Amino acid sequence: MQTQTSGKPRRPDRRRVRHEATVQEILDEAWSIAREHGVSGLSLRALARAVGMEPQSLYTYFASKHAVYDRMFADANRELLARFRQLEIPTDPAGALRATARLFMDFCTEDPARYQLLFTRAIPGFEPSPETYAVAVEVVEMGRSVLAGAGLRRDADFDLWTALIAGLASQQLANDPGGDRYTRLIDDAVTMFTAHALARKAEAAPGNS
Amino acid sequence: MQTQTSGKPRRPDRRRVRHEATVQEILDEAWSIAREHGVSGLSLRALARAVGMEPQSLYTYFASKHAVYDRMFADANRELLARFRQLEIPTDPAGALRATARLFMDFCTEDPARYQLLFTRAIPGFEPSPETYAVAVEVVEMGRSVLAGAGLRRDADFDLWTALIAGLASQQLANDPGGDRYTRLIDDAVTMFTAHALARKAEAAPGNS
DNA sequence: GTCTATATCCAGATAGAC
DNA sequence: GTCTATCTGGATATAGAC
Repeated sequence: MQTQTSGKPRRPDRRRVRHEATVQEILDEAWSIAREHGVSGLSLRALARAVGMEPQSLYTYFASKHAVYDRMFADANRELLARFRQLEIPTDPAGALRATARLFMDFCTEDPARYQLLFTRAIPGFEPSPETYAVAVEVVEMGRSVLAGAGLRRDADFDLWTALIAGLASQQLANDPGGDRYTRLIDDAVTMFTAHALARKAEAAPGNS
Repeated sequence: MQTQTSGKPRRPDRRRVRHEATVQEILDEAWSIAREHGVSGLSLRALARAVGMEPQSLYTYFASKHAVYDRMFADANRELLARFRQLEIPTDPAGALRATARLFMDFCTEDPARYQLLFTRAIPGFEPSPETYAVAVEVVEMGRSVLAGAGLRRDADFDLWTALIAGLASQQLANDPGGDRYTRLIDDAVTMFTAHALARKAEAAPGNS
């Protein structure tokens, strides 16, 4: 008789699907507002207006404003992670670094608000939740593994590399938003970094190859 | 009889001195609040409370909140400029770069709020006034002249250099505030940059010395 | 130069009816 | 799940008395 013993839904619950769809709609509008007014310029009232609700109704979907930021932070990191995963990484070290640097800078420059939320401390009280922070850690580990694939495993190499690329991105956004004054230096930066890091490597293990 | 013909003050007008002192007191408190709550967390109410005034009275000293930010922005740039000017710049290129990089990173890390105001776009609507912007330009030109003193005059060299150091600073503040994970890479970064830039220079002008 | 009073509007968040 | 009503407080800014 019973095709299913439990009272638990055997298909995705319609209410739940609907709920998730609304959450997504809210997040889309939140990003849209953040892009227009800056990530710290987001307000729940404006968000509710954009999505066609009263401000209070947002609390059905998010427990607080920081909860909205938290989801935005996590989603943005997941997006970056997904792009890294689908990237065809060249086998030569310099090529691998060039490709990842381009990917990262494209990600940063195409959405300054997202950059601010992820990489600067633009929202005074905000700290990602542990689950969300874990996604950010995954992104960092992905970057670290790309560098390791290029033969560079030292922490100092990784930190110098991320500083170099983050510096290009931050300068691009601060001093030439929409332009390419710094993005066009990527190849130059990669050449500089690889020469330096690989030279150090050769020096550390002389006589190899 | 009259020691002075004009009605204009022959000594610094007491009212004016007093006024400037109050302005300075307001600015000091503004920095203090910005350091505690982030530069975008500054409010005129809190500022007035800190200085012992009603919020409305601040308008005697500043025409708007942005005017406060503008003075903060200008003063911070003047401070940086003053430090550059009193810096003993070593004569060797690498030494000169090391010294300026250290100075800049110290300046950034010792006050994250100041860093945010000067180098990120943390306050959505804020743009420095033309007079204030001129001070920022002076700072950039100072940096450019240091690099030129080291024999590097290409725009690409300057941009790569500033990105590298700004990257160290931004990573330090975002990922290890209060620590030295990135500041300790300065020497490494300078070595990397000078090797790269001077090699390019030698290549551009072969046969020189 | 500072105050009271006020304007206008916004913020995030909660309670409870429907 | 959405609403009305409300709380509590904050924001920047102006007018005008003293």
